[in-house]
Amino acid sequence: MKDNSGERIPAGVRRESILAAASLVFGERGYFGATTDQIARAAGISQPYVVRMFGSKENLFLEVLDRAVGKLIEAFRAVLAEGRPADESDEDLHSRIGFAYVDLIEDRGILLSLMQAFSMGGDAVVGRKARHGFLAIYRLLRDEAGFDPETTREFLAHGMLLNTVLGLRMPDEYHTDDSARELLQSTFGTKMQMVLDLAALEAAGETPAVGAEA
Amino acid sequence: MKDNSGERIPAGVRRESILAAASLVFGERGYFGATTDQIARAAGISQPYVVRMFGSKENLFLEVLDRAVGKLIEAFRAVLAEGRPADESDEDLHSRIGFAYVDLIEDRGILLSLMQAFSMGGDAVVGRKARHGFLAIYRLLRDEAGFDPETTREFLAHGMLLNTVLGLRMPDEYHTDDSARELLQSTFGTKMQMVLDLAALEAAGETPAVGAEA
DNA sequence: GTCTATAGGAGGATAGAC
DNA sequence: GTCTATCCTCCTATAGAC
Repeated sequence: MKDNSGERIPAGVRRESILAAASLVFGERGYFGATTDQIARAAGISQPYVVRMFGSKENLFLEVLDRAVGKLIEAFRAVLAEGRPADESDEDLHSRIGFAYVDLIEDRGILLSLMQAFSMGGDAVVGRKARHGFLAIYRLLRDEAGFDPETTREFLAHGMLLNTVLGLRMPDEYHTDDSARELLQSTFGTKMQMVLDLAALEAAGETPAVGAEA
Repeated sequence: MKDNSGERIPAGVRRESILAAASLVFGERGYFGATTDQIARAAGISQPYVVRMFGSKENLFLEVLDRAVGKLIEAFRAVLAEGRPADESDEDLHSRIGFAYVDLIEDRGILLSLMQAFSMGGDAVVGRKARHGFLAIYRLLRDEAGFDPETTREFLAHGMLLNTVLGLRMPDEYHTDDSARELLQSTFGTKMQMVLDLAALEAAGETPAVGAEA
C-alpha cells in the first residue's frame, strides 16, 4: 500500500504512527510472530524504515511496551483525578477503574501487546521491562488508588482473565457456544455488547488489518 | 548433546519425551520463538527427527496443547474423585482445586505453554483449539465441580493471574522488590515457598535448559 | 528409529540513492 | 525522511543412508 505520495512527515508523528501500528501487530502475533514487514505495511511505509527509525525490532517492542503501560497508567490516573464522591464505596471505585480498563480495549493493541509482553519473562531484556511495568501498575493500585493487597490481587486477576479471553478471541465463539456466552457475560458484564461489537468490526476487517494487503 | 549411544527407543516413549521437551521450550519462548532445533536438543535427538515424528511444528504444538489441557483436566478430576467430606464448604472445594492448579507448576511446561496458546486466538488453527481447551476447563468447573458462573469466573481469573505472574518470572524479583514480594504472597499464599524454590532451581539451570547447550 | 546433509524460504538489518 | 536493493542468518522441512 505504501503512502499515496512521497509525502514527508515529521519524525515525531511518524514515530507515533509506527508505534500504533506495531502495537496492533505485536498484539496480534506476539513478538516473534510479528515481522517488521507486517508492521511497516500496517504503518504504510517500507520495512527498512521501521528498523531504521527504532534501531531494531527488539527496541521497537520495548517502546510499544512502554507506551502500553503508559496509556494504562494514564487511564487509571484519569479516573482517580475525577475525584471520589463523598459517599463512594471502595466497591464503586474498584468498578470505575475496572471500566476504565475495559475501555482500553477500544485500542486493541494495548491490552494484547501487554499480554504478549507478560509471557516473555524468560527474555532477559523484555522480561525485565515487563515485570517492572506490571509492578508499576500494582503500585498505582496500592498506593494511588488505595487498594489493599487482597483487592489489588482480585482486580489484577480479573484483568488477566479479561486479557486471556480477548487473546483467545473468545467473542468469536459467542454465537456458537453456550459456555462461551456465559463466560463472556460474567467477564464483561454490562460492557459485553461493546466487546462483541468490536470483535464483529474486527472480523469484518475494519481494523488496520495485519494480514490483509494489496 | 544427542543421546549417548545410538539407542533405539520405542516410538511411543520417544513421542512422550519429545512432547515433554516441547512443552518446556514452547512454554519458555512461545510458538514462534521456539525452534524445532531447541526442542530436539532438549529431547536429546536430532531436529529432523522431531519434525518427522509430528509432521510439522504446528502439529507438535497442537499436541502439546492437547496434552496440557488433558493434564489439567486430569488433575481437577483427581481432586473431585477424592470425594467431598460431608461437611466441606464450597470454599473448601474451591481451594482444594486451586491447590491442584498450583501444583501443576511443578511441570513448568504445562501452565506456560497453555498461556502461550491462550495468546494465539488470532491463529485460525491454534486459536480454535485453544478456545475449545479453555471452554472444556470452564465446563468442568461448572458441571463437574458444580461452581456457579461467578465462582467459576473468580477461579479462572485467579488462575490467569497465576499464569501471568509465572510467565513474567516474577519470583526472580522476590528479593529485589517489596511490591513483587507482596504480590507473590497474595497470589500464591501458602504455596509461595514452593514457587520460589522452583524458580531458584530453574535459575540455577537444573531444568532441561532451553538455551544452554554444549 | 534415527541421523547427516541440504534445499528453500523468510526475515532483520545494512548500504546507499534520492 | 524515505525508498530500493540486497546480504546473511536462521529455520522448517525433505531426501536418503544406516
